[in-house]
Formats: sequence, structure tokens, C-alpha cells
Amino acid sequence: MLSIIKELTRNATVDAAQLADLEQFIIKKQLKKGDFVQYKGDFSSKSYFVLKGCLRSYAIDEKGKEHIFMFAPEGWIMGDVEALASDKPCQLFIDAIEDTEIEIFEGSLFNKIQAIRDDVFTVTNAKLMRRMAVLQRRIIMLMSYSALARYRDFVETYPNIVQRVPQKMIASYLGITPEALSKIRGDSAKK
Amino acid sequence: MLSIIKELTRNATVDAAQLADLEQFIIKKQLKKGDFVQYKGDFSSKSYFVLKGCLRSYAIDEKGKEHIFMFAPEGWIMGDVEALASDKPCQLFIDAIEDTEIEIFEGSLFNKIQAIRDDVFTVTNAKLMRRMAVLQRRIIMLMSYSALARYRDFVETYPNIVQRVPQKMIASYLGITPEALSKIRGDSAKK
DNA sequence: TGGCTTTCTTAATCTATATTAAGGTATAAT
DNA sequence: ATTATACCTTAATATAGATTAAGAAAGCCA
Repeated sequence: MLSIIKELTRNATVDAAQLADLEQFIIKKQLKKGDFVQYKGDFSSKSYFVLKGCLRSYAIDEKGKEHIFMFAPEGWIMGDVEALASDKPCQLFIDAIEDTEIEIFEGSLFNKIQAIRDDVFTVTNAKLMRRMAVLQRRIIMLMSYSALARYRDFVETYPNIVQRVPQKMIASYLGITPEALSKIRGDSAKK
Repeated sequence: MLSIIKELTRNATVDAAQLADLEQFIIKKQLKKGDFVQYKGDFSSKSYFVLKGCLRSYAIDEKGKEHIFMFAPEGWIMGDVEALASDKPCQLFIDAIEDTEIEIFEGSLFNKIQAIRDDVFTVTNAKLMRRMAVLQRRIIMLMSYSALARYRDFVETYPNIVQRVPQKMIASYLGITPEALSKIRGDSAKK
């Protein structure tokens, strides 16, 4: 039988009783097709383990258009990395695209498991999560934002790097040509 | 003083002697601006901790165009997650965009640190790494591949999901409109 | 079963960004 | 200093994919 605890502790030598305790933090839930499990802006840092069915996570841009970030069929864990890795609100909507059965758990379940052993992995994991949050953000930007919006975000997010790096590299990072970036910058400056 | 071992074990309660042993797996290197540290196709699974300067990682598409995946200034760890998370070759080129000082270490250093304590984090970390590899791949696809190429990759990578999910959602995942996807599929079928 | 709603397709037009090209500016080398 | 090399900007044209629209097919429910 699938379960998030089994999944996370497979092949690991951890005290069984301690792990059993963790089950109290897990809620099982049946979802109908179309049911939401999380909305953009929510401050909950929950994650979802799919026992059966399929979830999707997606962003909605200012024109109301959906941009799917990922699908999660059986055995996958889905969550909003941005919310999990920080105290920011969720970036993503999550809903079921089939009748779906999930286990819901606080992102802090990861921390609880980690608390069993206070060691180096706390740091490593946190780092991985933070980098994943950056990646998630970037994919959403590439799919839903114009080149101008992506440039503005880049300048805001990496003010130090902007000055150290040639324009053509910033263009490359943004997924556009240097010419397009030059135009964007020219237009921005005029105002 | 910066060092990858200090960085990964900050706030962690780990035996100091054991950690000191790990230093033998780390090589320090001075890079001149423009020096390469890794090429696409390499099978090494090294990572790089930036002590000073700045690295970049990027893909080159079939037209010879560069697409920067990320920058790594001081204190950042850079590696090719695809190669680290599997036995595949590197997807990314990595070079120095300034005179740069790095520590080079095998990706397996993470595992060595983990081996100090064989517990649940081995699994959690491995999962995080694998998901990050998916994200890395996706960003590169969005920046460097046409809609058709992205669709073909999706079909190949997620053959099960393709059948379960409506076209409009696949389009959304690919970052294009349902109309564009429909055209692509129509054109593909004709051949 | 029939009708209603959502999804998929096709096609015409539009637009953001790419491509090409050429001139201007900065940086580095002899 | 002077040339060479790389970088940045501007502008004309081209194009992948967006938008709009309308009809066809497939799900859904009464």
C-alpha cells in the first residue's frame, strides 16, 4: 500500500515507533475530479502524496490563462516549493484532474522526520528546496510572462548579478536575444 | 573562510573528525575568465562551490545558440543536476565569466556525507535531486526548443500521462495554446 | 435519446520576438 | 596610441506561435 511515510523512509534505518508517530500528521482525503486542494495565495505549506488518480499544479497569469507547472500521478508528491521553502504564499493552484485519493501533510513533516536526527541533512535538504523554488519560479516566468516582465523580475531578484554580467548573457538567461533585450531596455529608459 | 564542507554542515551536529576526512575529496582550483569546468556530454558528476568570482551553466541548441541555465556567484554550488541525479551525461556547459576560485568535488560527496548517517535523508535528498533534474530539463526545453520539439519530448517522457490528460492541459504544460498544439499534432500525423 | 457543454480542430489575421544587417561603443592587446 | 575584438544598439524584415472565430467531435447529464 502506498503511503508518504513508507515512500520517504524506504531503505532507511529509522526507528519504526517514531515513524508511526508521524502518521498522526497525515490526513487522507478523497477528491472528485475538479476538486481544489490548494489555491494561489494560500499560506498553508501542505504537500500531497497521490495514492490514486492525478493532480495538477498551475499558475494563472493576468490574462486568466493557465500554465501547468506539473502533473502528479500515483506515487508522486506535489507541493508548492515556493511556499515550502519560505514563508511566502503559494504560487500555484492545485486541483484533481481525475477522481483522486491523496494523503495531505504539512511541509513541516519533512522537518519532523529530520528532527528525528538533527544532522547535516537538514541543511542539505533546505538548500535543495530553496533551489527548487527558484527553478519553479523560473519555469512559470518562462511560460507566462513577457520578455519585459522577465527582465524586470531578473533585475529585482538579482540586482548584483545584473551589473557583473554582460547583457547578452542576461538575454540568454531570459530566453531572448540580445537585440530584444536591448530594445526592452531602450523602451524602459525612455519613460 | 568559505568552503563547501562548512557550507553543508553549518548548524549541524556532526563529528568534526569525520568531516575533516571528507576534505580529501575536495580540490581547489583557480580559473581564468572563460575557462571551462565542464562540457555537455561529460560523464563526470562533479559539483563546484564558488569561493570567489562567478560561474555560469548553459545549454547550446542545434543552431549553436547559448541558453544560460543559471549563474553562481560566491557561496553558490553549481552542478548539472541531470548528471548528479542519474548516470546520464551532463546537459550543461559550465565556465567562468570572471576570474574565479572554486572547490571541485564529486557529486558523490553528498552521498559520502550521507553515509555518515544512513538514514531517511538519503531518500529525501535523492528525491529532491531527481525532481530538480526534471525542472532543469524543463527550463532548458522552454528556452531552446520549439513547441514541436517540446511536444515530442513530452510524449516520450510521459507516455502514460499523454493519454490521461486533455490536450489543452498538455498545451498548457508545454507553454503553448491548444490551437498551436492541435496544429502540431495535425502536421505530425500527416507524415 | 436528445440536447448541452466542453473539448478539439481548422483557418485567417495579428504580434512579440527572431533574424539579419549595419553602425557605434567599449575593452583588451600589441 | 592604435588597431583588433568583443559588445551594444538600432532598424528592417521574417516567423513561430497567439488570437479570434467558427464548426466538428466528444463527454456529460436530464
